[in-house]
Order: sequence, then structure tokens, then C-alpha cells
Amino acid sequence: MLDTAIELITERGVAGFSMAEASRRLGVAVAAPYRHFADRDEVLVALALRAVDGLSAVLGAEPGEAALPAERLGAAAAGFVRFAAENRSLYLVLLTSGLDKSRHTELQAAGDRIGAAFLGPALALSDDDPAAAQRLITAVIAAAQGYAVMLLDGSFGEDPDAVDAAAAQAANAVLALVHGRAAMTR
Amino acid sequence: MLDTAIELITERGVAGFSMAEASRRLGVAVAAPYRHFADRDEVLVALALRAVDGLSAVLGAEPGEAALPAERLGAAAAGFVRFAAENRSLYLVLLTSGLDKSRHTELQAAGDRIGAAFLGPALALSDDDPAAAQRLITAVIAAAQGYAVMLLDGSFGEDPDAVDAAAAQAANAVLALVHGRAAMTR
DNA sequence: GTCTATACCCGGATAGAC
DNA sequence: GTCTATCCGGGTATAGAC
Repeated sequence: MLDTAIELITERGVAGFSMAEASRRLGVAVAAPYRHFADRDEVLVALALRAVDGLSAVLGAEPGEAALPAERLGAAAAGFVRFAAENRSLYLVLLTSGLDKSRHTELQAAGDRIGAAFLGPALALSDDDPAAAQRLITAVIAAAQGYAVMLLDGSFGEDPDAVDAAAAQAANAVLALVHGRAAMTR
Repeated sequence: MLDTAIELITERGVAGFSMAEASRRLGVAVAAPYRHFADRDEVLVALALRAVDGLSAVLGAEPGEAALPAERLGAAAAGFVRFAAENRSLYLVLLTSGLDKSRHTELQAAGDRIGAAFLGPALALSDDDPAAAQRLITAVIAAAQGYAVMLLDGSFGEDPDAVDAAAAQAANAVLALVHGRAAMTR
């Protein structure tokens, strides 16, 4: 079901996903999915969960603890962008139905895990000042998110190598952020 | 009509906007709007246009040519974030129906105007290297966009001063980007 | 857990009179 | 340019049998 939903969203966008159409593709009756999901929204929540899981997996798989903190952050941002490109539907769900964050504790918790993945490197780069680290993390996530959005909406073109370009620029931007982070200290 | 659409989108999201409901609120027949807009999509395009117009107005109103280039970029990013917060619906339309960029030349042109607003300061900061300036502009817009998305999805909380915090952090992040921009040169 | 069938609602869009 | 009336399609969700 979830796979079919992803398929549909990829083709028609989040609004284009319906229980009825998904059922048709699965070759089952429209009533069947309701034995597994209370309503349409529950399917979307499940997709959002899959998205954050995927994201934290990507961000968790770092280039070894040995790498420099700045490079780990850059690689994470690039990974984020790549994930959004390769899992467009999942990221779209996260982006558009993202207005529920407070509800669905499960989702919020998973979101926090993502932030946590950045904590180590950020602290190392902030003289262990938690507030400064938090601002840095926010900046890194914002940058990643921004490049992801721009990549998906075509600002980098439609070529397959657009995702490489966006990921690389995101990584470099994060390096720049880290390098100039003194300006963020106030 | 457009105002009513904005109202509706603010309350129920883009998907919750319908010609029928808007007509009802306007106290006119459901057929009436079709004399002014070919279909629902055309209303959304009109909103998107209004969004880019508003954005370029905000970004155009800079703090005087006298300000330092870096500060102009920072102020622009803060203005972007503020605009997204104060015109949630418009920004949402831009964000979610952003998949049409290539169609609707008008929209693309307006989008380019936004990029152009950054060109002056970016060139000044890049030794007049157009490629470097472009990368810087992309980074600034990505940052602004990222902070805007995070603000709207609640990452900065729901308090009214969340928008101030987000705008300020966006400005500072841009300053950091500029300061560390050497890392983006490759 | 899946089926058939259905009740229900709502939106898009048009026709034709005024 | 607006109205009334309507067609058409599609989606959500449930009931009840198998």
C-alpha cells in the first residue's frame, strides 16, 4: 500500500493520492485498505514516518567518526538533499503535511533524532556552547532544506546531474557556514 | 476572489481551497468566478504571481545602497522569511504548486527578478566573478527558503516572536555564509 | 481480510436565461 | 457578469456477506 501511495504521489503529487485510486492499482476493493488504515491521513502519516526514518538513516551513516566535524555536517547536508531527490514523494509528504508536527508524537520524536545526529559535530565546532551549537544545527538543516526545495522545484534544472550539483553546493554552503560561524554568535 | 482564496488557504491549506467554497463565501453563484478565471488552477497561478510580486517588492526595498553588500543580503533573507510568515498562504502556494515553474513564463520571469535583486551585492562580494556570485545567490536563497520552511512547519515554535527569531537567524546565517564564502569556491 | 454494494458528499465545469 | 440548474465524476467511508 505504502509503495503504491509513493508511486501515485510521484506521478500526481500528494493531492493526487487517493485511497480509491491506490486500491485500484493494488487490484483490491476500495474497502480493503480501511482494514489497515483508519483513514487517508493515516497513510500519509505512515509515509512521513518512513521519510524521517530514511532521513535519519542517511544522516546517521556518516563518513566515519574520523572525519572533521565540518565535513561531517557538510556530508549530512548533501545526504539530505540527495535523499529528498531520490525519495521525492516521501520528502513532499514531509514538506507539505508538515503542518502536523505537534500532533503525532512519534513523528516529532523521529524528527528530534535527526537533529541529534548533528549534535556531536556542532558541539565540537561551538566550544561546547549548546546555544551556539543549536543555532549552527538550525542553519545547517535550513540550508539542506533550502537546497532540497530548490532542487525539487527545478531551480537546478531537470538533468540527472542536477542532484549532484545541488548536493555538492549544499555541502559547500555548510562548510562556508561553519567557516563564518562567528557571525552567527549573537 | 483572490483575497477569499487566501483566507481559505490560510484556514485549510491549499488543498482546502475550492472554487465552490470561495464562491459561497463571496456570496455569489459557483459559476460566477469562471467568468474571471478559466479554472481553479488559474486562481492558484494568480496567487503565485502575487507571491513573487510581493517577494520581489520586499527584496527590492533594501536598506539603502549605502549598506554593506553582506548586510543587504542578510536583510533580504530576513525579509524573505518575514514575508513567508506574514503571507503564509501565498508562500504555501509558491512552495507546493512550485512544480510548474517551467510552464507559465510570467511566473518564471518574476522569479528571475527575485534573483536579480541579489545580483549587485553578490557580485560585489565575489570579485565580479559571475559563477561565484551565482553560487552565493543560490546559497542565500536556499538559506532563506530553509528558514522559511522551518518557521512555517513549527520548528521555531508558534509564538509570535518566532518569526523575529527566524528572521534574525536567517540574516546571521547569511552573514556567516558571506564570511566563509571562500569554502564555496570550487 | 477481502469482497460487493452503496450512501453520501462535494467539487469542477457548463448551458442558457436574465 | 451574474443567476439557476444541472451533469458528471470522483472520493471517503461504512455495512454486511463470505
